[in-house]
Amino acid sequence: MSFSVEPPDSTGPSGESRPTSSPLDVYRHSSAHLLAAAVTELYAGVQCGVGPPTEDGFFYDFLTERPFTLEDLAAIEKRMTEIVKQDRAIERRVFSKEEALALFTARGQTLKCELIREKAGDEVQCYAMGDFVDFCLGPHLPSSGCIKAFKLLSVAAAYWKGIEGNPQLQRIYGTSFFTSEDLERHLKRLDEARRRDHRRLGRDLDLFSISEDTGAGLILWHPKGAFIRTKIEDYWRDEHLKGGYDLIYTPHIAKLDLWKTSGHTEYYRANMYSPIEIENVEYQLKPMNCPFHIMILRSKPRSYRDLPIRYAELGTVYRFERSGVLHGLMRVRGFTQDDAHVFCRPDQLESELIRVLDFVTSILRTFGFEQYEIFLSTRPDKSSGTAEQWETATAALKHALEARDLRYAVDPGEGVFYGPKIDIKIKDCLDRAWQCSTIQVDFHNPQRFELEFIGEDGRAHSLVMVHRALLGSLERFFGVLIEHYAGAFPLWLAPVQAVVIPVSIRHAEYAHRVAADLRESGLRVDVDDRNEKMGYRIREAQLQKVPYMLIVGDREQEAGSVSARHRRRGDLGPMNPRELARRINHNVSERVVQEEPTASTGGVS
RNA sequence: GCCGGCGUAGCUCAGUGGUAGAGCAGCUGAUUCGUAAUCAGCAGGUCCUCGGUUCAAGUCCGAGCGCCGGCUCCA
Repeated sequence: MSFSVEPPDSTGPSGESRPTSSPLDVYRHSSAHLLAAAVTELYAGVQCGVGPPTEDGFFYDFLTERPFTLEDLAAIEKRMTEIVKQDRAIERRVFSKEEALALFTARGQTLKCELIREKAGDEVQCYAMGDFVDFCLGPHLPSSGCIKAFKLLSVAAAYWKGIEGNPQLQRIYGTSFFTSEDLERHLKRLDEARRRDHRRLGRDLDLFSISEDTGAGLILWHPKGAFIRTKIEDYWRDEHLKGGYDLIYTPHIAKLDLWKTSGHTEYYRANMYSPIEIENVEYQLKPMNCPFHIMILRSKPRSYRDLPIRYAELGTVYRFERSGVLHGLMRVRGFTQDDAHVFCRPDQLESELIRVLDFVTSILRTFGFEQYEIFLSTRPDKSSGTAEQWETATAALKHALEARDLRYAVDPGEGVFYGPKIDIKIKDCLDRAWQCSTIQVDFHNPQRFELEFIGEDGRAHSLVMVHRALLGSLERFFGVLIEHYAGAFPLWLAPVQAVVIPVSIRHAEYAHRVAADLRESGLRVDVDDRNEKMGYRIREAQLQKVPYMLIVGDREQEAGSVSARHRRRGDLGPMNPRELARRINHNVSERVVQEEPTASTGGVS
């Protein structure tokens, strides 16, 4: 198993301080300058903000009178091409602070002046590309002519310095590569991402929907989506029972007082729905499951012999999310966490964390995810507990990561209010990272709820709890799965594993007989005997990403066989239905993710 | 929430203040077909909602709701 980690870009959009180490970063940084040069030449009075390289390209922020349109983007791109042709030298220049301020003031670049005042020392380093000059640490390419392949992609608003409340600038996103082949490949990848968009596939494959009448961010799981979810949940439950967890269920609301005790009303209120009053008592729709699990633990005294206790629940929570952040299944207002809480003695903490890490990687691998980005998030500003507790908790997480030789990056101040956490972002087949798994150490809640166990010495001791979700939320995880597989789910998850297609109406009876036999062997099989041409029905099954199409006509009826067509491998030729069922069943029980390479081996995926 | 864009049939989209349109999907019929779309007919509309301007609003204006791209925030 390999792990790759890229450090989080904690410098943010004021990214002039972002280290531009890699050659491609430098190339893209110069591309951003090229963009800014073109914009300032085309539009008088435009102010420049910042323009760093990013993981996939670059952007530059501008303060403008009116927003840029797509036509503007085309014009800017044209001017950029001209500047590249001119092959302007990119020259490093050093000014005194006074000179620099005078220069940028004269050009009406007050945002740059602000940055210079904040960031520059006595000497102000700038880079010029023709008449365009930018306050910048560099380094840069020698000349604009070095930029061979670039494209502007989109325009959107961004807060000045990334601070909400600051004026919004117009951010132009673009990308550039050393060669036009690389650029083409990247643009193809963007196309591929659009093709895999879970929102489109969710509708086309009839997996889920979101209705304006129901409410934004609230998911309606259609039968096929619900089926896949059930398969995921069944697997999840089996693994948790094997893994030493106890399964529990808890309510969706609880008295507001419970959330006061847990600290949620104090630290998490912005994400909570308003309380509901019932018989003069306020109740709160749950944003998290932990207090309920705590109540179960607290329902009777616990001995050191009982620990660790691991409670797991597919718990549905509701969080208020601002309207602009909602996004298909990825960011919703009601979601089901595959949540669990491990209650243990302090001396058990590290081994429990290691156990969770092993568990999460084994579960994720089943779904075909073997590449991760791992982050250790430390104490945020708004948090509860003592410095020692945070240190102990953070160290425990760190030791667990090191024990398993997992590379990670520290994400400062990104922990939860009650403790630090490990976030695991899974990488999909397009190399995109998705935040799913989270592992959190919590001293705060045990203290708040006075969680104790009776030790060997007969006295009460405080315990520690670990919050963890492996898939994160079933909604988001499903969205990631849809995009990862482009809707072509592996056999163990596919709602329909095979469609029997009779060549003509006189083969319909045989088709239904074959389907019935296959269902008898445990397969999920439909018959498409509609009055349409075979090609039409094959096309439809292909578009629905059904793994197998089983064509039956005179030849098959005669021989008692089917002609199998695989969604990816195409025509596999005649097969014995029982043999096919045996292979599919084997594939399902092994939860095979990768399709086997060739038809000739008789492989089935 | 903020900035920008968008909202017309189930889906993708035309529609320039004056009679609401196409393709696909759906339904009906014909066709009985060998590995990604057979042909014909029919039906389908609160032009997102509310308010305003106008003789007249899908079209112009305002507010709200939702969606899209970002920012910010996050499982």
